[in-house]
Amino acid sequence: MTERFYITTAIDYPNGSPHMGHAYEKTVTDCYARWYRMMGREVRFLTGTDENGQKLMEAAKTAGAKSTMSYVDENVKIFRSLCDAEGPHALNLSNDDFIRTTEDRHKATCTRLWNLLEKAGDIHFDRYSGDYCLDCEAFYTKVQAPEGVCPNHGKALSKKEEDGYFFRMSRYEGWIKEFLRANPTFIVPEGARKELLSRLDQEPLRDLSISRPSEGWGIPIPSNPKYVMYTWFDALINYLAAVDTDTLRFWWPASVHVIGRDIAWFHCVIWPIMLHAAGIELPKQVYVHGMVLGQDGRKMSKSLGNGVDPFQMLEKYGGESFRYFILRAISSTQDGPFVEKDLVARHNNELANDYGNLLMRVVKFAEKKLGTTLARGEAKQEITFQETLARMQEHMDHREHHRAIDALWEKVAEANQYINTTAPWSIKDNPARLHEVIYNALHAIHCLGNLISPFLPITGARTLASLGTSADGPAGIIFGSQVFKLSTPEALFPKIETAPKGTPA
RNA sequence: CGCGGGGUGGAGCAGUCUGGUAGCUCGUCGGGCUCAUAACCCGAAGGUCGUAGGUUCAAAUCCUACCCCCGCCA
Repeated sequence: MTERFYITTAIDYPNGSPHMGHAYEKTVTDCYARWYRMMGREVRFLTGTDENGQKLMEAAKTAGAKSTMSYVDENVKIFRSLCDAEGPHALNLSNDDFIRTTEDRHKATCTRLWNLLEKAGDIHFDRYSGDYCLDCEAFYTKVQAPEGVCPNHGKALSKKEEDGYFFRMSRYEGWIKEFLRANPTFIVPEGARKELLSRLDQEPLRDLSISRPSEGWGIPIPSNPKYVMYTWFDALINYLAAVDTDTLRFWWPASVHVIGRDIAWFHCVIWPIMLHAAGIELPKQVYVHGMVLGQDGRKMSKSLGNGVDPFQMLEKYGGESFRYFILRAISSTQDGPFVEKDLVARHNNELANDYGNLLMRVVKFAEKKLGTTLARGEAKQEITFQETLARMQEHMDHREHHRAIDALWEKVAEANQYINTTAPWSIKDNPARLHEVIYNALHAIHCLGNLISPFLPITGARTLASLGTSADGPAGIIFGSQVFKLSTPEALFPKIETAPKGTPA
């Protein structure tokens, strides 16, 4: 039996159009899903939308929508288009499922989990009084807001008393600390883990408000429909809900939740406690990726005006170059800026010159000198990929996809070097050697096409298509089994003209 | 205030855990090749590794203090 791999993105809040962070996280998650699929694992990849927030009601009203549902439906279409669409200007995600938290399946699992927690004695009804921010609809502690001012809005907090349901998280403080210490790879990278542990040591875990008075939008509390579940509470449950049927249950527990730093606390502390309290298996890992920053190196924000629209980038440069930039130029565990001119530079230098041109120079030359069909014959192997594959695997296992691509690019360089060194155009009287060199070069490209596929699926497919071979993953690196049936490719990455200085783009 | 991350040739980064000739990409300069998307390959110039101390035979790497930048619970 192959080991299953269930990977998820965070679910997105559809109160607008997807932004760069959404595109980034989905692309990152996709490359892992595709990688492990290629390596022979059974993979399930889930993404979706978080639709129960009361703020969505307001957003719908502000937008003048007919109803909250119709407003959400419209926005979700845009989010889906980022995932479902295929083609040169799409992200080409390979998600197996897309969950919406307004779906019945999600509500059913939320209800089930609520009841389990209630039965365990971890949910109680209480009156709460504290400092409240009207804009956030949230209470703040003295630690979070020592000045009595909302850390998000900068406005004075007001005293507020409210009835509601509470999750008795405090009971599990000792357990979660022990769990996180005993499982050093539960949170990657190390920095994120340290930050959470230090926060756990700093302030005691308090019980959490997990309900809101119902205004007709949200998931009703089973025993008291005057209240609905607090959004963050139900949102986490989507990962379980998506496989919470008799035919899919075997997928749980999830292998990796891919998330951003901003929601690490929810995923690394609250979510494990919820599951543990309910007696459900925990996910294996939470991978906290970095944030995509504006090109000034600061967090993208409306007020700074340094935001970049992913759809616009996709339209302009295509999905493959976009994926390449995002996966290679931004370190997998650190924040990194999205710099458009760097994307163009990498497209031209690395994709067009290094990779695309490699394919072109070899295929055209081979067709000209040796015809379109080539079998191994007597050729001996001169470029090997075993070590590269092993290194890539290690990097991927450590959630360092950018290093995996680096390792692959060393082979792109080696292949170019190989051709310069062997100089097949100058081999005049030795047809066996000529054949050997070309066969080696083609095989190297075949390996590259395979190994690049998880990151650049269309490029991988087009590479193999022009070789007349098919994707065979790690098996493809075995030398000699391929028979190449060549066809001249279109340029994989036409150069992007950079505007001469002084000319507007 | 506190916590976390960062400060390395012109630009962007790796190396720091496990001290020991400072590495990569882009850019610049010179050479080679001509198969290829004017692409590819080789070589060179260019760095007091934020500052000041300390440990050590030896520090970008360990210790101390300080300065600057970024982020911090939807």
